[in-house]
Amino acid sequence: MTDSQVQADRPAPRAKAPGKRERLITAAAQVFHEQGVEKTTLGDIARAADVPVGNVYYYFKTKDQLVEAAIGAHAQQLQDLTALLDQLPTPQDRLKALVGGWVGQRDLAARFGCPFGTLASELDKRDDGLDQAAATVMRLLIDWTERQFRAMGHDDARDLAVTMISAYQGMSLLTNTLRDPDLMTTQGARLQGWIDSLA
Amino acid sequence: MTDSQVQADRPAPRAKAPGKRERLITAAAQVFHEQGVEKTTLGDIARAADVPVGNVYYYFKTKDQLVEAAIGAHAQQLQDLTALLDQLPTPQDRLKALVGGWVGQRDLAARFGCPFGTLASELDKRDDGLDQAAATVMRLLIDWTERQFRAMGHDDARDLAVTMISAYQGMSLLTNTLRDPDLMTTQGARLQGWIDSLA
DNA sequence: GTCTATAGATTGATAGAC
DNA sequence: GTCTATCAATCTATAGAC
Repeated sequence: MTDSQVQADRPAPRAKAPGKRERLITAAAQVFHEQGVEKTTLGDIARAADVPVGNVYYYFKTKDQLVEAAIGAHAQQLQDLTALLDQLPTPQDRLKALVGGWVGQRDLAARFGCPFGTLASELDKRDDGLDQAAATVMRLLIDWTERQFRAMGHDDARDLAVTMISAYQGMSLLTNTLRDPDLMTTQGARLQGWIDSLA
Repeated sequence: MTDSQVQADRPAPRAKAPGKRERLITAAAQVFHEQGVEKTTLGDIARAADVPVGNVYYYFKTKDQLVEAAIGAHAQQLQDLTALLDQLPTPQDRLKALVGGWVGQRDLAARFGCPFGTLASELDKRDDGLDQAAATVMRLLIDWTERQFRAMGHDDARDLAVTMISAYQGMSLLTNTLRDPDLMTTQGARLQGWIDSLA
């Protein structure tokens, strides 16, 4: 992040650009969450990333590629989170910590909903194939949750995982629609109690 | 629907129009569900309702008014449904029938998600005040559900109602994202079992 | 009341100077 | 590599003929 010529992995930037591409991706993910993909213009993203409008196309040839990059950012964030949670001793600790994290973001959820759920929901109404990329990330979350329930000795771990992620997506949507962060707190506590009852 | 000069209630149509306004509202609600509000043009709605584009503005001065009318249609549909369910003998019968209806629409949910949940989610990312209209309709559904749990003797009827509607919204979103109608069946059965356990 | 034509404003994307 | 200027397409909304 300090010197130049870092990150030789990503496709576009040949030599320089001090993280401009990363700035654009972060800005895109944030603005997509706040305004929705369809309502967001490239100008909005450029402004949020402090990059001139026309320069965006040097890094991303289309708007769809920016959406794809935002999905990738969500995937990375999810990987980081689960890696952190995996350090906790028991599966139920990990699951309850996950729920606790969601509750901690209740104010953001009340304003804009779940950052990934609202994105997945919107992408499903588009003709491009990006909805499948979103589905892959959602599956990653369900898979991790399933492993926890499996470790707790449940044969129906998959169904339990789907139930839990469904509960999260649903309470995020209601929290957002009703603009009530407390709803997230109450339902989160209920969810944690449910996890305890399965331990 | 056969003769003219029907329906003297709605604001716009002075004398004629054989349900053109109603056709536009129905078409709007459907296309909004399939494509999302932001991606839908007035041309799309006009085509679906078999009405010339420019004529739309005789009935609705802005696109927002069409969105508002679509919300109203959802509210009406909800009123009709709950009125029907209220004829069932016990509260748990009514709640389980509601869930059964959701499961029956699993193919539609897999394609486009919950007709009202996706709309509410999208409206929350707009600056107009239509998100509050959506919140009102969502509250109507929660209120009705709460009354059922209350009739079953539960003091925490409100929380239970929020849990149940959350579960529905969440499983609709996952069914849609993963394109898997069976998910709705499995989770619906789980939800019905949960209702039984509370009876 | 119904419809065509078009205005007026945005937006995604490109060309080309620096 | 960076940025300005602009094209071409699209969309909401209006004016006005019928």
